[in-house]
Amino acid sequence: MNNTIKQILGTALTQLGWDQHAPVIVTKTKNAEHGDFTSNIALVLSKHVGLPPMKIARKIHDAIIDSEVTRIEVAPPGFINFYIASDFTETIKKIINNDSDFFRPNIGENKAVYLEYVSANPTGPLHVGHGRSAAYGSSLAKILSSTGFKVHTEYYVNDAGLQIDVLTTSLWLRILGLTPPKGCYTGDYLVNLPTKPEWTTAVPQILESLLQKWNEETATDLTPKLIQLCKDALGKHYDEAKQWIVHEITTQIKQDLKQFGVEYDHWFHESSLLDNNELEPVLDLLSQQDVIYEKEGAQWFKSTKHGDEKDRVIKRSNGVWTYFATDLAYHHKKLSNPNTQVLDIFGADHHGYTPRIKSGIKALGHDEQNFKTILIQFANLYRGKTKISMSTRQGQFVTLENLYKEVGVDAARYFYCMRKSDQHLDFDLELAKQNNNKNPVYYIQYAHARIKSILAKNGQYIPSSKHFLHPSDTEVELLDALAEYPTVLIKTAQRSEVYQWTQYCYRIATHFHRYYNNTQILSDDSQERYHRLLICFLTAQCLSKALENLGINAPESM
RNA sequence: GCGCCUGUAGCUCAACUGGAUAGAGCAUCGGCCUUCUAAGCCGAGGGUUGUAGGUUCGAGUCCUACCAGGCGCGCCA
Repeated sequence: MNNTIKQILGTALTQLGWDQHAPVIVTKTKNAEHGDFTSNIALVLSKHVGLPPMKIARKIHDAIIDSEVTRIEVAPPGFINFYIASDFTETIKKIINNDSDFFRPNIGENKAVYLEYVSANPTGPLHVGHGRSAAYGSSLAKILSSTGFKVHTEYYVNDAGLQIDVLTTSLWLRILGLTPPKGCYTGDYLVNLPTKPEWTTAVPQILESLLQKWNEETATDLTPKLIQLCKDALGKHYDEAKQWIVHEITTQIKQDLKQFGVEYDHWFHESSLLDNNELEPVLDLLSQQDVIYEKEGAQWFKSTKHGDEKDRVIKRSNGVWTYFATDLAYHHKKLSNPNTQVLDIFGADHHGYTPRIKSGIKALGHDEQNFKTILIQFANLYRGKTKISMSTRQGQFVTLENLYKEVGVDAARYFYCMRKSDQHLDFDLELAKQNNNKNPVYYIQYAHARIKSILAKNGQYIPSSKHFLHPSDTEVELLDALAEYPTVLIKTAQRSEVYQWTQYCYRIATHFHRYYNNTQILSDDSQERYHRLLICFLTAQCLSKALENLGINAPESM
């Protein structure tokens, strides 16, 4: 319809000789008093043509040969408003037939999207901070799939690097019955694990003095010594213990996410890149581009060449690859197919990392258009008015598992997604648990349950567009909202803004509750009853599909 | 200190990316159940969009400065 109006305007402008100045923009109005569609073209042309906007608008108005449009009005300061007679029968048929143009509009055209999200280090259980990425990422995956993208989801497991050594060392200290010092992983989750007896070594003498020293000075550079001590003590069992604890924690994370409605196509291990020697070729490639140099025994990448604020080490002076090196190889691998879009969802604290990886991708010759990062701001957890601290260091954080067990998966997922991802989010545990109108999740689910209850009460109802009569005002509003389904879904997908979809779900629910209170669905008049049952049916269809895109249940009863 | 993000009703957030009278929910106050789920609906009050300039037909949205808050600035990941 939008394009039809553009064409109508276009021909009018050609006739007036004003078609060269600016592109015609037609938008949906927010206010019904302004018609259904509006164009600001007269305002834009004003300067070029040298006439006041209202005059231009009237000339355009007069030049339009009216066809599908029922009414055209000119409104100050110079808008041209179009009124369209709404016809819902097409929409109704599409919803009844579960039409894919309506519920799964294909804008992706099967383009591959690699979506990486959460990817928390396997050094402890997921906490509430990870929940937002999990809920957001998995919802986005569903939304992108619903719009014709071929989505491939991955969790990047950081199972190489220093932190894993710290983790292994922390485990070892726990096995010895000691409390790991700060800087190590001090959480209780490392206590009483079913470890192997051979990992219980004798406590080395220097260990105690080392720990003592640690508590006195606040030095952090004692970590390598501690790790070395652990390696020496465990000997050949060190790697075994390391792999075991990573596997143990990863398994736990996997289970947590699964219960939270999050599953991945692939769990990609950082260590596999090292095992398969995939880093040297990347370094060679970069060297050929002349963006690698040696300084103080380390290999540096000139990331400043493509916008980073300083150059980065890619291989340390001790010969060990940095995290950046493996991550770059990982992205290189994903981007090897030029028709693939790579999407990374980062915690907002990683925003400084983006220029670095972008720079690397450019240097490797990839199209930067194919790579995009989405930043997720932190969620502040509240219990009523009280803010709950989630400091990971002290190991006193609220785990994701505790959260969804307390408030439920549906409420948790909705709350995590209800705000713009790059905005801070206040997550109120008390509110998420409440079963009333304060809680948007229940409000939406209640609308669906109400419909199901009515349909059940009526007995069998087979929907048909033939049941549709002339709609009332509240019905028109509701149907307008339902008809928006594909448009809103496309917008949500294009902008990767999941919160738009949560708002859409809420909007459908609002219109339905209003309608329900205003209208007796199960009327004695059978024609009227079928018409109203049809509208209920359509609403339930849209609601359940919409909630599915967020991984939230549409309950039959509540 | 430098860089990125944010500042909108008492609170939490929108505003379709520069459009018309800045909108929702919560909280507050007032109405609606002998009828399909009141976990609902209807109504009222509440604003100098952090401050000061600028850009133009038109600014919450763009540019500059300042104020306030968050995050980042390792041969960590």
